[in-house]
Amino acid sequence: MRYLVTSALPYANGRLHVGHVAGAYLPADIYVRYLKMKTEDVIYICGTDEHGTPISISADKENTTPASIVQRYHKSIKAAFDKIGIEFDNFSGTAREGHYRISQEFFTNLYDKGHIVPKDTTQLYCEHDQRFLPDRYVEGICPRCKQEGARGDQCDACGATYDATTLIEPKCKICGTTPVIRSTRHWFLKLDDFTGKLTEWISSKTYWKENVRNFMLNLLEQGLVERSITRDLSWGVPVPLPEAEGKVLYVWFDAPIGYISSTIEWAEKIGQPDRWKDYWLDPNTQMIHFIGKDNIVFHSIIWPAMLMGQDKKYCLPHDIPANEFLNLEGQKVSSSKDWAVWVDEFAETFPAEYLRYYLAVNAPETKDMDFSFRDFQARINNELNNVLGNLINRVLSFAAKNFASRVEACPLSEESKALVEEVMRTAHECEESYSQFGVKASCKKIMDLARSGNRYFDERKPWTAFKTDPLHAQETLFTCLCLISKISVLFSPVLPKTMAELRALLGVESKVTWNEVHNVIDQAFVINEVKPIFRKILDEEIDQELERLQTKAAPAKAKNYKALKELISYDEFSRMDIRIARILSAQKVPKTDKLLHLVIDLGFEERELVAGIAEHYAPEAIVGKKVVVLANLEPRKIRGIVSQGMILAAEDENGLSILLPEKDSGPGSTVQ
RNA sequence: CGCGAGGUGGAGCAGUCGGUAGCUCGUCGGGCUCAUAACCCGAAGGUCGAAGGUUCGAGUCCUUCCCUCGCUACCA
Repeated sequence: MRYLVTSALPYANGRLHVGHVAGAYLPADIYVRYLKMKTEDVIYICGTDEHGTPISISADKENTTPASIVQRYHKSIKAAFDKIGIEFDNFSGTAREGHYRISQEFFTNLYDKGHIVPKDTTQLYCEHDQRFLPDRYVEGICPRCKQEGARGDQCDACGATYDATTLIEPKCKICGTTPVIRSTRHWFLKLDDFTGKLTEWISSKTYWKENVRNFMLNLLEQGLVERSITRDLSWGVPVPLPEAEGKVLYVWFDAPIGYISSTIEWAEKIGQPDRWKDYWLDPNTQMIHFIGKDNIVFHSIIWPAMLMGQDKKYCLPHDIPANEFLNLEGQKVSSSKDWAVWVDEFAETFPAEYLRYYLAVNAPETKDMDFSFRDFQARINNELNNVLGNLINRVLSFAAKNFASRVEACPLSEESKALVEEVMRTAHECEESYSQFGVKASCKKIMDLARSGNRYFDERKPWTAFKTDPLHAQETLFTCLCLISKISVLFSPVLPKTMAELRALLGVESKVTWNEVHNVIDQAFVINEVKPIFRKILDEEIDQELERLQTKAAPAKAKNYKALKELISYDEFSRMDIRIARILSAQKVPKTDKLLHLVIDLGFEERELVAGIAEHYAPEAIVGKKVVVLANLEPRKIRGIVSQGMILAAEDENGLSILLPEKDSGPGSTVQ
């Protein structure tokens, strides 16, 4: 059996954060290291995803070329991987010539088979820049909430999604002029052509993770729609059709092809240019894509469909172990708000393998997990340091002090044999969990083994036995050393560097193969050196990290004052009828998060209205309050309730604050 | 409302094929002194979101409902 392992291509427009690592890279790296220890034929392929609109925008903003943006982040991402020991056989990028060629071949094959068809659509075109504007290149007034600064396809203020051509007063983000609507032609992938094949294929994948399988089956059932796979952009893989000048392939179309082009690049580098075919065209190869859950659709539907539509008989993914997300201190990670732990920064502060351990043991395998600095500290200190680190340290120092660093092999009692058997059992269990991507389970088993070692050591009391029965103590030490050396094998996929250091201390061969766990050790241990391999993380260090996180994120939250609106005349102002009203009753509108259904007393009449304040005010807390209401706003039906007016409230990043009259003005009083 | 994922002792989690409910941390009590104030033993603490059902037996299967999170919608 041969293995081809990939991780989702990181997008070359930002740094790498711990969420990325936990989901797509560390589990893959551990899996690959395990396979390599088993001397399996495996390569680990990745690279940066280097096309698409955000990169073009970054380039324009910095007045540079997309290529230079890509180069910068490619370097930074690769450096971060190096720091935490994510080792690829090849780390390429999609803006390379070989990649263009294959991507175009993919398109052409699908096109020739009739799976790709052209369609005309309308889109905004900037006459000044002479280019069509993708959604992210346009800004304007939201057609629904009339808020300024709405994006081309979506309004951040009200959340509406719409077609960019419906935007009011659209402006080109590059030059600021007003674009015009023009017709443009795009090419669509007819995914539905593959529904039957895909369904059949997924049916055989009973061993897939539930989240992936369910998601995919669901989509297939709902029916697949045609997807546009081209864009009007200059940065990307040109569409290989004479009539498609100025168009490039959509980044999502060419990105997964990067797995192939990176493999080809690898084959060329090792001087065997045809080797890539072993991994892509031979059905004896298992292809495994590690991804985050955001990538499931592309890897389980679109990508297999693309592969199915090729002339070459490509292997389909054997498994797609998608992981869930890692939150940070209870909140979603957000790169733009700087609410993230960056890998390169983190590795400056703490030993990189602490991060590997924490992310492994806290892997978001079945549900979203939380990265918390306090939890990180606790797990490193209590588990790695106290349980494993201390076991190693107490055994090694005892051996150094009382056995002059040399512990001979000796016959084992039943008690010791039991421990050795437990080691063997754990080895088998780890084998099973590693091969099923169960990183968490492996770590737990190994730590349990270390705990057993501590218990064994305690029960046998070598410090006492040594005085009366040195052989008894020797047996204890020898057994513990065996256990530790086996742990150094079992833990190698997760903590390669630290385990190598440990093996150096133990005086055993530094190169590890998995077979070693099954060997019976009959030779003496000669200890090289005694020193702690882990250290505790201090409270101060954690305080510092937390503070840094808060201050980094804070300014991002505080900024963003909304732009001042245009001047209006007094006359326009006076058309608004603002009144004081008393809230008579309030209840939540069912099935909504933010809406309260209110009955208010305006003095001269009672009215119903709906207010979006439920997240900030409990119904019982505002009944009886006197509030400020815009009373002549045209009624609008929301969730079946006719809302006759609007409660005035102030809003900032901390939430909403209802305006209240400072003195006891009666209901119906006018406000100006 | 739609889709997806979850709801297990104070906290964070594991529970594969249905068979007396586990782990780590925390708390309380004890032991040890080889070791990085580390380690070991013991105890308290859960009607496994709720209700029905299948079964000799369900955290584990089925049905309905409730709650939380993500995407989505609502947010005059």
